[in-house]
Amino acid sequence: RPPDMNAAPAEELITEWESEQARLRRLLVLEDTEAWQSGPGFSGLQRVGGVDLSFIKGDEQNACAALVVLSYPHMELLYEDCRMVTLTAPYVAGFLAFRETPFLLDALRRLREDRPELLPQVVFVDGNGVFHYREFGLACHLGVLSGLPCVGVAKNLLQVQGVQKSEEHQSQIAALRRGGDSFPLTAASGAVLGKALRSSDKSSKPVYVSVGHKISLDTAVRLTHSCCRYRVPEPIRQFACSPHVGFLHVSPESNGD
DNA sequence: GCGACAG
DNA sequence: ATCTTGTCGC
Repeated sequence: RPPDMNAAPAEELITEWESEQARLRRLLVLEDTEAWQSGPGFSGLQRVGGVDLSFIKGDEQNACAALVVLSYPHMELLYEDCRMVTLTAPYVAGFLAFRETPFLLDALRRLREDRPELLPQVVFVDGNGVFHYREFGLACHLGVLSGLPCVGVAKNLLQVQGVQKSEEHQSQIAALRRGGDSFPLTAASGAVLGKALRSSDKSSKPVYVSVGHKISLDTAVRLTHSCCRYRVPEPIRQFACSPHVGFLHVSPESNGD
């Protein structure tokens, strides 16, 4: 019998995942820890990484796990690892890490073994960091388990902890005039969980940046802006690594918002 | 019934 | 996540 993708995930699994998030959460570092992170030009930063999983059609199980390393600041491809994987965990909002992290860690482990000199000094992650239901999203999870500084960049606003897509929010977006402009995403508690960033002059739709691990929010936002040629930072821009398309690079997304 | 729901 | 086409503007 094929697995029922519509079935509610087992309550006990969710409980286990929540406690695992709480356990790892204590190991999180929310400040700058690296020398290159201070100073306006990120001098000393030479390699930025990006990770992503891409799927095809309606196949929930099989995906391509991609890890790229680009030079900084030129964004030239230094390393690419794109591999077909079979996912086991279901997608549950708030628990993305349990579905994707094992394969991303695997790619990082191969890089560490094969080309340790190419290890990225920071990793961009497709998804949120502390801007999350329990302040421990995919970028935090990957950061803690890999030990690498990580930045979470989400393309859609997660409406959590009182952050809403309200009129106020929309007008704050409208007030972002140039690439690099941003405004804070403030929880009901008063904590700033992330920032909405206009990542380039050309795209009016912001990206949502939050701390993953070993980087401060302000540094994460500055760095994200400095890695954007288009809306999405270069290290996590869509790479064509599905079996359908092959290993060709994808053209910039058309920004029709 | 309707809206939300990272990827 | 992925599907799919055009359309508008510079």
